[in-house]
Amino acid sequence: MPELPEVESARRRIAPAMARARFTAVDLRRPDLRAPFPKRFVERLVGHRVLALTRRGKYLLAPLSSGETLLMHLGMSGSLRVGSTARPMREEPHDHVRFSMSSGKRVVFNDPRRFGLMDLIPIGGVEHHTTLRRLGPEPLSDAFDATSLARACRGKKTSLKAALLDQRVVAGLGNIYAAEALHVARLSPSRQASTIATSSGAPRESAVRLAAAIKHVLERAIARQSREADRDQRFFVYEREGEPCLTRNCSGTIRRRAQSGRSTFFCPVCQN
DNA sequence: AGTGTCGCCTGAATGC
DNA sequence: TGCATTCAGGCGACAC
Repeated sequence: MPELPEVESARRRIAPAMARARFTAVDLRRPDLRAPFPKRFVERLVGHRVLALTRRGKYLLAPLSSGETLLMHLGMSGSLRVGSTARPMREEPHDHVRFSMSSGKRVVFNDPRRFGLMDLIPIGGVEHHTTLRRLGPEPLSDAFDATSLARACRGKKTSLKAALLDQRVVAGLGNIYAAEALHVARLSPSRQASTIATSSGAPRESAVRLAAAIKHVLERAIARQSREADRDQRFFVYEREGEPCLTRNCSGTIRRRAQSGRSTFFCPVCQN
């Protein structure tokens, strides 16, 4: 379930292998993931150089020397691993794409459930890309704060949980970190999203707490991702149904509730 | 337009 | 043991 922290971690791991390197070979193992690979995918990559590896929300972007941009999304079960071109890399089930780079590294995209996505955005098309264009602010940038969050939630009849999952509100949160951030902010996932803003769209104190909690939870997760031993991290609420709430001086028990066909975890005592 | 639901897909866990 | 069912969830399609 790669969300922003896992995607950022993947970016940092594969950047040394891909950035400034040329594609020397691309081994495409199947015609599609969630969507078909773009036309002439291999030909449009081989021989071209990756200028940089960046991230927008849960998307990885690799602007190329050809002027096109390689877009990658890990979906829900996707992962990238790095090896050397000097020796054969062990094949795993569900390896769908293998990039050989002039850096001497191989980058392999593996995705059992195939909810992932790869696309090539034509020259000058990044700003117009239908999905990227709709993404809200980067949560760890200065563009995201209580003010922008409150404005995005103003008048929203839907729940706070659903609002945080809406990538137009803020880019990069998924089911886990949305629940974690709401817990840290002590806000109920069922609370109506509009209640964190005044009628004019100004942030209430709850919006200040929530924006700070989102940044805190994501930064902490990214830091933990880089530590191998912490990779199997435990969460405050996610998958902790029936266990005691970790908020100081709170005697609550973590509950699970289905919300828009998805399970959300929260403490009914300290989250209001 | 905003909001909620469904289906894509596979593997792990569970039920009988 | 083995087969069927359920669940996980990002995101686009679709219905209302």
